[in-house]
Amino acid sequence: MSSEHRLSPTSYIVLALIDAAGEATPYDLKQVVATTLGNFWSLPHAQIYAEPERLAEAGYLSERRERGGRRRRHYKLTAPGKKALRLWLAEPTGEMAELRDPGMLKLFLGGDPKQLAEAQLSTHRRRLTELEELAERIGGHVSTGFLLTLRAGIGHEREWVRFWDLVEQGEEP
Amino acid sequence: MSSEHRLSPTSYIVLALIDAAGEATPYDLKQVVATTLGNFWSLPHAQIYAEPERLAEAGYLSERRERGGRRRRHYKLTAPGKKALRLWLAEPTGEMAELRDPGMLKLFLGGDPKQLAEAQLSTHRRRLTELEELAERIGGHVSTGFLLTLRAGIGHEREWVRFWDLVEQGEEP
DNA sequence: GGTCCGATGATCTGTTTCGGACGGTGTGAG
DNA sequence: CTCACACCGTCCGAAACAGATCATCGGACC
Repeated sequence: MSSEHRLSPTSYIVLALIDAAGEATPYDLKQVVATTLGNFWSLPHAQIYAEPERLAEAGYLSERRERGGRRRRHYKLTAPGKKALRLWLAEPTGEMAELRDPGMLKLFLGGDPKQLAEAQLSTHRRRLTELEELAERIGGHVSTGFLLTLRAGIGHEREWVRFWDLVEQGEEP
Repeated sequence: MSSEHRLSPTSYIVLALIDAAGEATPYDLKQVVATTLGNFWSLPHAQIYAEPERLAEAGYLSERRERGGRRRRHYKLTAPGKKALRLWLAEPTGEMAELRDPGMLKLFLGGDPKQLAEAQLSTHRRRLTELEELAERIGGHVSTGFLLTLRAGIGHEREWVRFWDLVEQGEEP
């Protein structure tokens, strides 16, 4: 059991969310992801169904399946699952994301800066508003992690707006 | 020829870089990507070899292959290739990237904020310095696109440093 | 009580991407 | 001349991905 399984970020997302819930079905996870994590890390729902299956096979999760009807699968962390999660969380990471922004790509490859700026500004401004409203709405009753990531998201949106604004003005950002 | 081919961002990267070079081998592209685009958009080299092949099949590139030795393939844009590129560049995009940052993920899932901040700060500070030095080094003799994306990258690194700095202080970012 | 409908929940399928191992080719130092 | 190392290219299995499709449920309405 679990001799040499490479766990991906997706694996740890699933482990952590199931751990937080105690027990959960893939659909439960889907809901949580959609309202929280999904704000900065996308996960196609197909994965959310596939990953627990793999993790159960590898011994990190235990599965209980309903007999009739929807035959939902309910998952719980096993001892190895808890341990793997604990270890991963305890080890901070120095890795960082790349920007990988479609607007930047076009800019780099020769797209017209002002036109791009106009389009990008409008989506980034909208997104910024959304996030700010979300932050307002949830107030304090939410995990520190959620709060902080939300603030990080807002910070970056502000930076995007600042950047594209300057590009639109034709100034050096 | 080229009836209904989906062109991906990777396709346009290849088209644009080959267009800029006039003619290029996949290896040439690999070099360019490594020193420029690679700063914000990663591309496994296997793709850099596979994509021109597909594009040539679809009629967007013409291929000239060396007879002996390394049998390098040299690619050039065809008329449809130039057109596809021009159209794509002319149409600004409103899409934007997600953060998808491994540090954020750990933070969200329950990692210790201060420990994470320490690790993240050190990589982001190093990265920021690298980018600033790069900006210094290249001065003005470089395309507008490169300049602007570089500045965007610097802006975001500064934002990361600001964010994690506050997290480390235990303050609200 | 039956049946219709939208919401809920789960699965399947074909393609791409990814990362990294591996394999050839050229070249210059000794 | 040959060996080491840089240069260049291909291959492969495992995930990720998008998105269509299928199956079940709870109630509204007759």
